This record gives sequence, structure tokens and C-alpha cells, in this order.
Amino acid sequence: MLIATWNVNSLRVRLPQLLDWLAKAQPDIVGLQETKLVDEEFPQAELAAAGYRALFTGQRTYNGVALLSRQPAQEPLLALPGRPADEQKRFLAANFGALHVVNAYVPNGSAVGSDKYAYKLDWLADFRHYLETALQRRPKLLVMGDFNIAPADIDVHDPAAWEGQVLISPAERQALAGIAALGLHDAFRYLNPDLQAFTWWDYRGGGFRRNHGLRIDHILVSTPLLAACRSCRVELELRRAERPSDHAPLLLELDDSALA
DNA sequence: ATGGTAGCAGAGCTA
Repeated sequence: MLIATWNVNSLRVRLPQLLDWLAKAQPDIVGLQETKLVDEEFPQAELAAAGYRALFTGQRTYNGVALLSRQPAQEPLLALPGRPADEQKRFLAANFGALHVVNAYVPNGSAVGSDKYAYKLDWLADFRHYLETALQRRPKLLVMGDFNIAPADIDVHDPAAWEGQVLISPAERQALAGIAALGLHDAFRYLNPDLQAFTWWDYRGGGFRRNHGLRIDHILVSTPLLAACRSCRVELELRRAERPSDHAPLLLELDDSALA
């Protein structure tokens, strides 16, 4: 089975690309971030026609996440437990057989030391707590999304230029390491120990053309799923497209035994 | 060079 995560940066704008890509790549489960759509405007019919069911929780202008799947999701969860009811729409979870799937849009953080940076670290603490409890109930756990954190210097095109900046700062990396320490493994790095690859390139300054990117989108898998991981790669074609998202999809090929 | 581009919304914020 194929599992993918993609920050679409407006599902309204990217829907034609998404539908083309679903038909081509045939993923089984897809986590989307930054849909920027209220639920009433979610393109449920178009996705159903393409063979995908959808869980979604959206808001206007900012945030919004969706979880697409060929098979129906079980026990959907539309918000991160422990956060206030009026929270930003950044979290979805559901079960597919034995597999517990989490899709997250981690706050960007704006700038180190800002209020948004503090919000990011606070959100990550609650996120970690959720994952810790989820792992106890559902040991086959897959966590995907836009984490807005580059785990190590190999994941940064110019670590010296980025030193101390948001997305790579020590506190953010420690928060991600704390999640990894629960027993959640970075599937891309596990399968490609020395490969440099990016999932996001700034729209500004010809970032993609110059390959000035970061690897900030991730798929984490719990230890019982490691043996089922076959391959993990970045879908660069969608970043090359006309009017692209600033992120490219990340795909994980997982043995079907993961569902059992 | 504290810029640059994209999306939403219709000016300024967020990324």
C-alpha cells in the first residue's frame, strides 16, 4: 500500500493537480495540509468520483487538513485531544485495520522567540502527549504531515545560513526528537540513511530552481511497522508543475501486512 | 538588499 502526505497550500487551487496525481500514483491513504477551505466548500464529490473517501476539518484562509482513503476510515478523530474546542484545524486521526494514522499540520512558528513560536512548541508538547497515549492503545502507528521542522543539517540546503532560524532551531529539533524517542521513526531517513532530499522550497528567490529546500514533511512509523517499510521518496514532479504548491508530496510504500 | 512569492481576500497577514 502507498501512503502519502502533501501540503497543498490551498486545495481549491491544487485540486486539478491532486486529482491528476491520485489517478497516476494511486495512493491508498493521503494526508493533506493547508487545505484553506471551510468544510462546506470541501470538494467531497470530486474526490468521491476519483474513488476516495475524505475526512476533513477546515477553516477559512489558514490551516485545514484532510485524510483521503480508498477504504473507509474507522474511529475518526477531528481534533487534537487536550486542545481548546476553537483550535486551529491542524489534526486528524483514524484507524485503517490495525493501523492508526495521524495527519498533522504543525504550526510554522513564524520566528524564533515570537508568540507563534511559543504556540508551536506548546502544540508539539500536546501532540507528543497524544502520540504517547495512542501508542499504548494502537502500537501500529503512522504519523504524517507538515512538521515544519528539519530534523538535521543534512535536511537543510544551507545549514550555516539557516542556523538559529525557525524550522531548524534547537528547541524545535528537540521537540521532534522527543516524539521520535517514543519509538516513532523517520521513515525517509530509515530507508535512505545518507540521501539529501527536500520537501519544501520557498516560492521566493527561485528556491526550487536553485534547490534551496528543507525536508520538513515527514512520515513517522512505530517500531512494529519498520519491517513493513519498503521505500520512501519525494514526488518532485508536483513541485515542478505549473502553479505548484511550495511543498512536494512524500510517499511511503508500506507492506500490506501493516494493516493486520 | 530584513527583500523575495503565493494564497486569501480584497488590506494585510501568514507562510
